[in-house]
Amino acid sequence: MRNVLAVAKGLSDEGRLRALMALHAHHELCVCDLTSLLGLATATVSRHMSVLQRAELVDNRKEGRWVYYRLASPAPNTPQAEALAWVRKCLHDDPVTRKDQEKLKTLLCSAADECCDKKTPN
Amino acid sequence: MRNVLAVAKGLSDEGRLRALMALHAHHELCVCDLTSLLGLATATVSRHMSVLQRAELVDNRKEGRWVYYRLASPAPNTPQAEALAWVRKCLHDDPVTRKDQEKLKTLLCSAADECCDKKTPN
DNA sequence: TGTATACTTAGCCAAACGACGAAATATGGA
DNA sequence: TCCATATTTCGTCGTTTGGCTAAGTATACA
Repeated sequence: MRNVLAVAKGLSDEGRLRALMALHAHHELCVCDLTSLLGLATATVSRHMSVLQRAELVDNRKEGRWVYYRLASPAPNTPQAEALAWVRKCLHDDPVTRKDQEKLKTLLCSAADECCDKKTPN
Repeated sequence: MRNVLAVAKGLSDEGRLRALMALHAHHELCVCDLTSLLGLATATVSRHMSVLQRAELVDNRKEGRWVYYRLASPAPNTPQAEALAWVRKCLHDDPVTRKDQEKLKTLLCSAADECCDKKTPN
């Protein structure tokens, strides 16, 4: 119950839903990518991601100065696995998701990145 | 997005999750049944149920003085349908759910009902 | 018509939440 | 070593949420 509740609470914020959908599309994103995407302060995004992590909906990996978040890979039939599938299915075609993916594309491809400067144009 | 968010928020309270599981087992329950089950004030339960109703996770039906709540019957592949399935699957075997169902059984069968007096012993 | 019962709405309070800026931590590079 | 950058943690503030009691609404029945 506690587990399920943590997952549900993890999903009950628009910013966090958008972050999950962004991670669904891009596999790995650092905090500053998500910050640019969501238009929130870095600290705010960091805390959102820690909520998702405590709910075991995302994992992270540290590389140099950056922390890359990705969707968790929960075992099948866990609340987490089903919840991520639910989010993906429900929001796959959402206008907000589409718009975010447009934005992310230009964001990640821009050589003069307004975020962190580690990306190369591709 | 707004829709999905409302559903997620609807699921992010323990009392509401327990109410949904109770409705899963008993099809229809009136507010005073849920009040006895959850141990909350009537007004509190009423508000919880209105949250679930706005999220389209439950429906209600008025009969005499009583308002019977039941799980909604959302169209397949809607956020609501998938969410209800998620809750059921995740909490079907939960200790809290088991305990609630025990409690509900004695509650609904007791002739000297501490709640409303409409039930007959069965 | 009046009273009792079931429920909802309104008003209040405390706790939780989401936002921010500032300070702390960690890493990479001059 | 010192500085710049990425992230997290901390402290604060305003809003939302969840709880209650009390008041309002609706229905059944004497």
